[in-house]
Amino acid sequence: MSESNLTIQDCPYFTVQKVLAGKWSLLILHFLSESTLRFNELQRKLDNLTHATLAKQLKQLEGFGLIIRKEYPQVPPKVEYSLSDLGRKLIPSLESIFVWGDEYLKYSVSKNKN
Amino acid sequence: MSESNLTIQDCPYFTVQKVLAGKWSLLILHFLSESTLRFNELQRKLDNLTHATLAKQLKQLEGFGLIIRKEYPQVPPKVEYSLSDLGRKLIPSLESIFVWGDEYLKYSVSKNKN
DNA sequence: CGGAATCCAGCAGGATACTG
DNA sequence: CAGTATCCTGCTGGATTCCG
Repeated sequence: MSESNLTIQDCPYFTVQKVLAGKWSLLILHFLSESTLRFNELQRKLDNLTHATLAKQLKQLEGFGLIIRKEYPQVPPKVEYSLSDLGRKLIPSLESIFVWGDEYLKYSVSKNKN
Repeated sequence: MSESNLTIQDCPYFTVQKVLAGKWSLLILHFLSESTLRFNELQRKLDNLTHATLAKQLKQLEGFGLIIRKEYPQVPPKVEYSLSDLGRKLIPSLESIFVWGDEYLKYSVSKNKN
């Protein structure tokens, strides 16, 4: 009930923060934008990450509708992750933010500030 | 010491996540992109936010070098926040993400999924 | 191989109260 | 007006272990 109380939480700015808040979300989306990946392939690219954590992050992103989980019914199991249409639409903007991140890193270095 | 162990944490993807992780960062950056604002003005735009929380978020962003805090030595105090050059460079990318956020919200509604 | 179930620790965000 | 100082709480990420 009470659908009527539209708050700041419903605005796109906040929504984006919510959807991309996961510590590894950006990284995962980036890797999946390059190619569809199996669970373990993804994990290898995110080396410090335990599979439990990765699984949670993937579930989150899947829940938000950004990625698609495709399971092949076979033994041993094979699961592939890829971007949904929604996720794919996000990529160009993300890439442009990453370019900024690159500049930011250089700036930080030049400021001698970790 | 040991500057040599470059990890995934040093890549732009992860850096962006770190810098923008704050729950209100995106919102704050957006509002400041429209105009320089005083502390209270900003707080009014983020209605559910206590001043303590806002202060912390602002300190974060200032620490990352995204915003600039200008204090006018007078009574009562007056402090203005604005984007730094670094912060301003980020805005176009952010705006394009927000457009996506808008689409995302519509999509969510159409899926009847909050 | 991919994942679910627990458990745990850290920390970020928020509430409240005090300061110059 | 614009903060700090505490304190508290919930969540999120991570470690570990078990399952199909």
